[in-house]
Amino acid sequence: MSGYDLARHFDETIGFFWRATHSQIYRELSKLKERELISAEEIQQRGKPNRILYSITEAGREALLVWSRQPTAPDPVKDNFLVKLYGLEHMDIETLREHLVQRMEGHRDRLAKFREIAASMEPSTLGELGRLRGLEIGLRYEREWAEWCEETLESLSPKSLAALDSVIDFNEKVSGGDRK
Amino acid sequence: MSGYDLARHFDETIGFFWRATHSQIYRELSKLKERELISAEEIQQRGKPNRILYSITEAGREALLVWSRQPTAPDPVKDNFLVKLYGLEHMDIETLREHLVQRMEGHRDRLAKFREIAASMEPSTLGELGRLRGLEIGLRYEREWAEWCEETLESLSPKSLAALDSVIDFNEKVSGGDRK
DNA sequence: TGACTATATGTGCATGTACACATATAAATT
DNA sequence: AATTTATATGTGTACATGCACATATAGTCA
Repeated sequence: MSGYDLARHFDETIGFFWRATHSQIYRELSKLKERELISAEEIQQRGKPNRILYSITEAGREALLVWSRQPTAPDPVKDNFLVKLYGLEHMDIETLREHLVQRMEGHRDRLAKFREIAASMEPSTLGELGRLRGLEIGLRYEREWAEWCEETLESLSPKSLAALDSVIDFNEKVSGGDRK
Repeated sequence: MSGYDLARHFDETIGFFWRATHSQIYRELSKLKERELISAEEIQQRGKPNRILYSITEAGREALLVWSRQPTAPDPVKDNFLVKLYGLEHMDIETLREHLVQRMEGHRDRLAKFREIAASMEPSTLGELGRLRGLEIGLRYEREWAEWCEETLESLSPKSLAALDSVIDFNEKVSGGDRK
């Protein structure tokens, strides 16, 4: 593939679990070329810049196999929204509720999309099997987040909040202060 | 808190959804101090370097509230392991299976820990409620990953792989080549 | 005794990542 | 006619992040 192809590929297929901008991709391709893990072939074009088609080399294939044997640490979560929840007593609850609704909708949309794709897959090769497994964790991820948003909205509803022991805190939050 | 306290705090409580090294924390505290969002108070100590205790200022509290009103994009997933699955036909399946087992155990351990903590929580304030909601998504996260690992191990078992249409591919993978 | 851990602060430096800028042309849209 | 989109490559630069290094002392463990 060319750098341009790769950039589009990130947007389309593997975007759920990995992405990169074109500036990153071109620089990375240069490095891989220098290490001779990939080879390049320039393809003449009219009207547009020439494409540079990269292919994996034997050394590249070997490096890939070696890499596949390295243990992989789980991707650490790093989420602003959870930080907001952690300091919930200092946040603007009304706005947070709105954000929760938006987030829930986003997760539901992606869940529906993933379900549709998964339903159309019938793996008959190792590669297809792996791709389906990747889709499966994406599906679980979106499903759980969507459900969690719904539950959290419920537990941040005025009714639920009023049921808390310390209602003073809550009343100050809704009536008071400088909302945008 | 002091920078040191904060670093430990990251390890202990909010580590699931946010972490930072001490080098990052000290630099960030300096910046916040300069913007007068926090104030500092040096506390004399013997035998150890003096602690610098930081407190939030009025301006800091306001900035926090403003921040809480900014929409938060969901944390993008970025996972090596899923990249390996995506190119499963080029990976070392045996090793991948071993990694899956280890990963599953890690997720199960954390799930058990989170369940224990969640069971001991009975939120009576907004803050406690938020913390419980954070724990809840952590719990879901670990549960789904653990289950997914189990499913994936099952679908990568020799028996399941043999049932694939293209068995040639698989046989080459198990018998052949330069395993470490 | 020597190594490690805990306490407590900080800097130097490399890497990863992304936004903005730069260049060039054809096609599609407003 | 003017603007935007698609194609295709790259650089400049800022920010976040983390590892390693630096300093200083007291206590614990092998």
